[in-house]
Amino acid sequence: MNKPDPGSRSRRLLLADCDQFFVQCARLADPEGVGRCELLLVGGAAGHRGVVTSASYATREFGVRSGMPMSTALRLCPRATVAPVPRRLCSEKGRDVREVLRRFSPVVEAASIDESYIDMSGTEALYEAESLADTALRMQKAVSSDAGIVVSIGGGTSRIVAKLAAGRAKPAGVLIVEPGGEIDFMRRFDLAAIPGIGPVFARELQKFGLVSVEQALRLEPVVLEQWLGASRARWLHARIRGSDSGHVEPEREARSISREETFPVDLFENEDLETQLLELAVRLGADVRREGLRARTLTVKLRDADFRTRQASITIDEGVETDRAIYETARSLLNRLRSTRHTGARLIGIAASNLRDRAETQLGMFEELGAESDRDRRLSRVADAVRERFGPGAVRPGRLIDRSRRSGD
DNA sequence: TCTGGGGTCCTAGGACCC
DNA sequence: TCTGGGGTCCTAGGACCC
Repeated sequence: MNKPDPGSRSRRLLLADCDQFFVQCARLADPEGVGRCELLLVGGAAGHRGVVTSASYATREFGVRSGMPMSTALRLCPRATVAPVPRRLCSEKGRDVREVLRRFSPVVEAASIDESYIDMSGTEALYEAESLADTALRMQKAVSSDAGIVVSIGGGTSRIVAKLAAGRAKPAGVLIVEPGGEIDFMRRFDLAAIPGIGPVFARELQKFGLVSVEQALRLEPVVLEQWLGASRARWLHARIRGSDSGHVEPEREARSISREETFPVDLFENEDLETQLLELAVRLGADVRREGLRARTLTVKLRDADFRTRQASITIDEGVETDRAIYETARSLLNRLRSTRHTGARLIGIAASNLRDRAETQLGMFEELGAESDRDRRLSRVADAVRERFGPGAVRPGRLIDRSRRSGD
């Protein structure tokens, strides 16, 4: 509170949003092949159970949308080519884009792999007479030439306005909403277009006859409050006027790390699920250790054949980082879920949260009482080093499962 | 031939503590 | 015979986003 708030209406925020990001990456990964396909669908792992992660603009003419089952997309657009998500390249390109953006302002927040908020407030002295729109255009060019990625950029005094403006700017455009123009800008949208209003909230609003921002703007705040309750009414009142905290937070720490997998066919046997869980635990463990973290909370997620999703979690005081401790804890959580309901499962997942810096969680003299021993930790790190050198297949987690079976619980 | 994988945030009840 | 009341942490579930 000692820092003077410049006031939300004087904030100048940009949102740089990569156009059909995964499609762009897939084309860069294979310029001669999928790079030449106009009709391109990216995604669709897990046998035939995949969904569209990103659809090229040409396929969208056929009604294809991201998140749609790949099978549906191919029915709509049978001539489309399907390419897998090039994960490595995507994270690389995401980083490249943010690096270019940081040349324009140090306050860059990665909202997702392909979207970054940039706070340009206080950079006026730097860019002197240049308008925000002109800065955004230069930014767009720099990202294109130095990272090889096409972005659209939206701008305004709040995150929500910058975000919606970026959507309107696509493809490959720039749209800045001038201060004071927020409400008029918002009028053109349906409520469902507002970030934070998903299908459930939209349906609820529709029951009150509210579909457009325009309709909501005409309501007395007290009516909104009666319908939605004080806190949601306040939230909506601000959003439909294009207002939010406007806060851009660079370098946010991750709150959780998770790995999950959908099987090509449902699994019924606990043993098969444990095998999958082991593989995920090993991947998760490596990621947790790479970040120098320990997980205090572990969560196992099951999606049953009927798509019902259940989870079980446990919090451990000292936190865990080794494959063995993560796996054994996860396995007992899995057993809990399986004994409650034993049916086919289509997905299993494991998540680490309540993350602590490894250095913060040193236990000292009571260490041997923890869920994992120093020996376990050393083993895990040796395995990490071997995998680093010889590839992920170099250390198979077989012994882990044998030992934990014998220890039985 | 339905529904991925990676996340964030919120809520609500119960345990536990003072 | 009658119920306090905050605060915090944990757990489960769910909405939502890209």
